[in-house]
Amino acid sequence: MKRKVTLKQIAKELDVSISTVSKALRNSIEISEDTRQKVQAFAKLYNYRPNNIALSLKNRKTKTIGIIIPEIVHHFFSKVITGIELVANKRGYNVIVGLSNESFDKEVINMQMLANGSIDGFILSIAKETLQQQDYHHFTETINQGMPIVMFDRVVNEIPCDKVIVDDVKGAKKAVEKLIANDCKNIAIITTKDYVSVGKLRTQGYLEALEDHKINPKASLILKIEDKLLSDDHLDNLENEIEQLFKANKSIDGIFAVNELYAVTAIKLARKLGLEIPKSLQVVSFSDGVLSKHSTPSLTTISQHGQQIGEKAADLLINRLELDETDDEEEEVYETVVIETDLIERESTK
Amino acid sequence: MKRKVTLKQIAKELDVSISTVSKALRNSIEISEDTRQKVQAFAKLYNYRPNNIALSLKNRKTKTIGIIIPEIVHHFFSKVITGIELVANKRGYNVIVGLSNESFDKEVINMQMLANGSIDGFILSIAKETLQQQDYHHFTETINQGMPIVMFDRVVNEIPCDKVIVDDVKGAKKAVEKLIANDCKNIAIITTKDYVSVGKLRTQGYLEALEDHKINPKASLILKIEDKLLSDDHLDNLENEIEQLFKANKSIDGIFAVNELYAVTAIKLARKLGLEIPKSLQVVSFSDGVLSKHSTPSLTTISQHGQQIGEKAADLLINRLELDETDDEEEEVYETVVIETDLIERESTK
DNA sequence: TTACAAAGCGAAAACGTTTTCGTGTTAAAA
DNA sequence: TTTTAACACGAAAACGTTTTCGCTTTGTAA
Repeated sequence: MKRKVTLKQIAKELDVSISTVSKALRNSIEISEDTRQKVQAFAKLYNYRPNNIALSLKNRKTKTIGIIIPEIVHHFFSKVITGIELVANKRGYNVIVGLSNESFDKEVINMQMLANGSIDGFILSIAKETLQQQDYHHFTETINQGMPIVMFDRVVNEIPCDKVIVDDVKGAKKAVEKLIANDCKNIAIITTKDYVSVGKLRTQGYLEALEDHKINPKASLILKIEDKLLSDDHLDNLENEIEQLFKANKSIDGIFAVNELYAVTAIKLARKLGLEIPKSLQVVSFSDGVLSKHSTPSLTTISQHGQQIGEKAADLLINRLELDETDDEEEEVYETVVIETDLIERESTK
Repeated sequence: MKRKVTLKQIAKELDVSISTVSKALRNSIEISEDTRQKVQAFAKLYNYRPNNIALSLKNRKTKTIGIIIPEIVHHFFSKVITGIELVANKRGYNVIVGLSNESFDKEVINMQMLANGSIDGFILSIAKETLQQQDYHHFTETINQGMPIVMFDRVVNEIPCDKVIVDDVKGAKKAVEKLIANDCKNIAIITTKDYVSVGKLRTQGYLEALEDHKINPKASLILKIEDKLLSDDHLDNLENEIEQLFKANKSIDGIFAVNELYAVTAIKLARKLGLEIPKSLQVVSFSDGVLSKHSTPSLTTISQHGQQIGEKAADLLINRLELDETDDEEEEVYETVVIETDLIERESTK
């Protein structure tokens, strides 16, 4: 077991100074062709690689991006990570992941663990608990210490940072308009409680679409689910609530669900109650995961392009990091990028 | 924008030495109660946190674990990460993620990026391309440099490291035995080509189960899919091959699929051909993802307990890291932990 | 009063780099 | 022969810690 070789060891071995070795390896013109070759050969032989930590300390930057997300077992978030990792690697950065598990405390702790020099900047999506408590001091503090943040999907406007979001309102409108165009007359929405920002926005899109087509929204067609972590209890509860919805509103012929799970659950119960998809009930869902594509019937969805969101977020962050390097203190101006959604038609609509 | 405060700044501000500040903060008895309080108050005021990178350099360990997995948009792998992150955080470690995207080159590059001091050890699952090429030099080199590796799920025996695997053979046997017990007479398997180790092992389990019950395996009932990354082309191809399988073997009444996707695709095509699930065709699948639970009919599966695998892998790695600290060179003896699978019965079997 | 121990603190090294600046040697120009 | 410039290299600082060791001051015992 040979430990990693350092400049110092090479220097001693070759009887030159550390500086000489360093310069030789970086092809400095200060070093004679002769010693340069000798050093490089030796370095290659012993498979020398500069120690990243030492470089980070010296350069005061780590070339590492911290990601904080609520959970990773989630198609959307893992797609985003894929996107982040893709451009991060391409631009010479690594990616370190922290999970908040939707908890405020874990979000704070994770950020503190990483903010002490381990990373150059954050890409994150806010935990539900944080959104509920509306306590954002850990974000502002991080930013005040000069560490840039890029938020995606679940964002809050008052934080000064770049943001990448999907146009939830517009996406929801697209979904509902599809149902309207397909002759649905009684369109229900299955959404989350309002404190989840995307749930609120999608509900808003639903209402706007109805309004645009002179349809009066009916409160009984709006089902807001308490969106706890997906325990089995929660699933039972979800099924009950949806079943009530159908039983209380026999005329429902269209459903807009704010996520896949709500959609497939609705379909399952609708079938149990004798409805045929898409003949007597059409369904459109937000979020474009594996369920949409592979369940039967496959779901017509509003695709969020998670990977693209990740790529954009990473580019924004790295751009800012590498811009900060050159000109120091200009007035910071932050960008909010909106990633357009697409309607992907599958079997759950006519 | 106040930069992060360092020991040096505190020292200057309070007109003491850096050493004094450091000791005061760590409650050394060398320091008088008086100055200790002064320093600690000042540090708290300015929200001092030791710089992680500097600590890493000094201690020659980073308290960070590197994970290399083929892809992250995958229920099993993200479950494993959840498990790793859980125990890593609990034990004071961070987690840095690299994706190989099933490519040998990306696997090597990612490992090199991280092995230069950024992390203390690896947890990884081998890329398909690497398995195919059987080139494992990057693993042995890493280990030779004194950096421990824990492999999970896709492992190779000849590498000296701890491993966490599921008993694929036994799991597959459980699945097939369930079908046999449910009176299936013609059980087909949909699996991957043999170079994917888990595919091979599950096929072996299928054969063993048949043999145990004196059933002669029929080559025509064994469908081996070329398991490229899931492009849409690949999906079409998958459907074709499965359709051929059904058409050529009308008597199939049981299917064992090595993953969810194969299972739901098979169900979809079986229905198209007029088969009823589970009445005339029963299906059991490996892997316990979101499709199994929420598609209709839900799938009877062999659950792999991804999170548990991650937790175990992290514990093994950290144990080894913290053991290396104390007694240096004893004979390394490596462990292979087998995580038992469970049969989870749902609607796709009687 | 002298000697000595304890208390309180600082200097410096170490982790592994990069880079600036200084210095000695050699060859070319005066 | 003397001056100068180019060349090749080394010393040292810096990044932010922790820790060992040594030094000064004070109080106490002889």
